[in-house]
Amino acid sequence: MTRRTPLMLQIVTGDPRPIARQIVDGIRRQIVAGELEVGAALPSVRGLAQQLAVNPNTVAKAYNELSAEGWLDTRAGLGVFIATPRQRLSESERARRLEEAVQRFIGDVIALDYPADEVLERISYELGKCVPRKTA
Amino acid sequence: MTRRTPLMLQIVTGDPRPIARQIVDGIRRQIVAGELEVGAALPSVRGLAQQLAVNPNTVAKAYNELSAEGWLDTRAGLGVFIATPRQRLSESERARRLEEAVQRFIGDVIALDYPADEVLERISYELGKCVPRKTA
Amino acid sequence: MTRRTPLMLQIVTGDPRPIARQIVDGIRRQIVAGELEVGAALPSVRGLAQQLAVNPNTVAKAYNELSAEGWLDTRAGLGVFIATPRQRLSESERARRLEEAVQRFIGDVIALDYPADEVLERISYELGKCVPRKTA
Amino acid sequence: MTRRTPLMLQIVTGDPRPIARQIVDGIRRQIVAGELEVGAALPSVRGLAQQLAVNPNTVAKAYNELSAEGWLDTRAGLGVFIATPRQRLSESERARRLEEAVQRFIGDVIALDYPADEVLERISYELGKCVPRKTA
DNA sequence: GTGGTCTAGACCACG
DNA sequence: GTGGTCTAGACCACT
Repeated sequence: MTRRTPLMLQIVTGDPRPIARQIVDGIRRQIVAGELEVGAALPSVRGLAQQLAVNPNTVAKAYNELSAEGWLDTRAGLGVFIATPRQRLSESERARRLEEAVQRFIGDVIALDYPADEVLERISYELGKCVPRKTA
Repeated sequence: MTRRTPLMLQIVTGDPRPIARQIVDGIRRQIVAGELEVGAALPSVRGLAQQLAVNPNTVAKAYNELSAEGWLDTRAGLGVFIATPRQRLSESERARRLEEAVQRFIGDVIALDYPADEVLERISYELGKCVPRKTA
Repeated sequence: MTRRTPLMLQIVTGDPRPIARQIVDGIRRQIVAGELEVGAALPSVRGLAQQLAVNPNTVAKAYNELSAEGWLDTRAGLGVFIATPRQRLSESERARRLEEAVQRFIGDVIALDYPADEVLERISYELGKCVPRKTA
Repeated sequence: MTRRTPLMLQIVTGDPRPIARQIVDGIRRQIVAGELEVGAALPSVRGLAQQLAVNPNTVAKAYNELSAEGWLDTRAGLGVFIATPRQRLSESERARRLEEAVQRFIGDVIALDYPADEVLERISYELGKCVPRKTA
């Protein structure tokens, strides 16, 4: 039987990220961190919507995005499940996206004038929390 | 007397950042890197708009944002100048922005499944290019 | 200046595919067939919605999917453009998807009891219409 | 007397097709391939449901669909049997379905950028496995 | 009950 | 004007 994981997630209204993005990021992180087991059932669209006090469409959008990216399997009439991990993107696409993220990050952070060590330490810490496993 | 720095900047249409953001980031980066000297005059709004082939409103918006953050001084009738360096943001605001940028970066990069060292190395390299000073 | 390609597309109500999917397929096909040039602007979300007599959200969804797949570049405030082609998926993911499509197709077609040659000829013809270019 | 064919079938949870569809496809495929003889009895609805560990309603739905299409005969009180072969669909219906399947397949596959030969070879191979006869 | 799709209409950021 | 996001509520298919 598949446990309906209660799913720890919270929407921060002050966060500049749109709600659907917060849900996507939150779930993806938990999957990567191994806090959600492969095959486990997530809360239903309507259920999570109620829990987070947002519109079901917003949750559906987040679930759809995660499915499109291969993180979730969604089966009409049954529910949404953690998919078996796989490398979906080509090497060039991964490199392109890393570059884009780095450029954006530098742009955001450079103005703050933090010492490089401090920034690196923060990133390193967060990365450490999330990447215990190797390539799928 | 004020040199009219020609200002090396280029707008990349493929870049996902809005144009104003590209201008802001670009100028800020050059100030931080010391490529733009304190007191130097920037091109006029209309001038830069023409040079970059973008809407003058867009350039004005970028200049305004940089002025609001304390990077530029706008002197009516004279033009726009690089402001004297000082602490441009409150401590809490800086911390908040760093945190925001880190979270976003992690969210973007976590899905790519790169080894942490590689990510850190990229960040470190880019940071090194831009932050020769310790603190402002 | 970027031409606003009028975009030949029609929604078939009898088609079992959802509307957004029809739009996605139609545009993707035209891009692959080279009927839409890289960099060309597509009709605006609202414009195409009116042309096809569907809800703007539906068009937006289609455009979003195509952007997520890397076929389109969408720039807020400017419009939607044909992106430069690139291979976004990993080799294994491509193989997986081909397999899935083949299985589904066989399942659909096997019951119809057409001679294999006839089926192959149809596929071949349609494929020929769409694949004049090589890998990006 | 009617042999109770044990019916080799397996439901794949990862398969994007709904369960009823998988059953329909599987049985149809075996009939077409001649693995199920005309007149042979199929497992009862409840029996197959138990064997596959799915809801009996799902099996009943599949059997009904196959009966409606003329592949099975349901004889009250006796069970379900492979029907005698005849033209199960009108000519126009067959053509319509082929067209539909082709369009969907092309839509799925076109984005993967495989050389036409490779796609045709895959289809041809799978078709060969299932269509030993010329016409029914 | 589950997810998927579509419509309608509001509000925001960007140019 | 452009696209992006969210809400609200209806209808459908699947189990």
